[in-house]
Amino acid sequence: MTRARHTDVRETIGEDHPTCRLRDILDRVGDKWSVLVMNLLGSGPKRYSELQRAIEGISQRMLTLTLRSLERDGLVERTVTPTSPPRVDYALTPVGQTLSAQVSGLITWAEQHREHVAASRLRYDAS
Amino acid sequence: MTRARHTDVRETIGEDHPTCRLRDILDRVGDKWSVLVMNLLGSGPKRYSELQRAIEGISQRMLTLTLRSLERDGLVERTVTPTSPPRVDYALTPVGQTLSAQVSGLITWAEQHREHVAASRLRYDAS
DNA sequence: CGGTATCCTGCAGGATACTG
DNA sequence: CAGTATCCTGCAGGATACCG
Repeated sequence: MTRARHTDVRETIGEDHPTCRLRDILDRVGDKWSVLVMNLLGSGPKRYSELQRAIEGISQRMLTLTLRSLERDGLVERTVTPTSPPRVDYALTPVGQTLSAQVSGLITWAEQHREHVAASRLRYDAS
Repeated sequence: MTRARHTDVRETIGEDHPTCRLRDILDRVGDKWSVLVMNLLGSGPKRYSELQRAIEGISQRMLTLTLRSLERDGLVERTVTPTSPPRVDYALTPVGQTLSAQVSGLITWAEQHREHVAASRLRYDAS
């Protein structure tokens, strides 16, 4: 065993080894819209236009890019119903749901602590 | 009540109201280094140079910026020991620890699913 | 050791226009 | 309706040099 047994995150944390596992996932969570999209899909499948309206501020370009990227990672499933006009639905995959659960925890945290954070910022900025 | 009772995240999700709560926090988690730093501090206080070495790839500028920002948000506490050479320690605040716990969940998820994600990407890219 | 201060660049992501 | 194709810009963040 050459070190790094079990889930030894702390020491391989930011290295850009070919196998750097963290960056990949963190970038996914880190980008501007993925978390928002996943959270929305957490309450059930949505059409493209529903997402677009719900998120409000996202460009068509970024919504598509985000969805494609989530699909590529196997987190979201895209279903096309070739009617006219076409209808496209997006839903979390089972794996996507497990990530969505984590994300949900994050959002809950944000809700619960935003007052504290805001206050802390004011204090900090006053000095 | 004009709508939006309790923690009604789903509908106010991306709006840039003056009070948009989510973006603030997500940006914090979303930036390139915060999550990494917080996770490191999750295993106990660290000196500046320890963090720098542990993260490997982070620039001095970004480490300082990240730490200042976490401090501003009341998530990390900075302790200066004015010896010579100076010694500066960083530790999670109690609130910081609660966020660190969420982050930790995210990282665990990443560890557990990176194979699946990698495989999914290969499949997707092959078409 | 633990930072600032500058300068510089890539690219995330917005705006806009067109399409099956 | 659900996208693609382009063009364009701000700023996150790297590199480098200097300091108490």
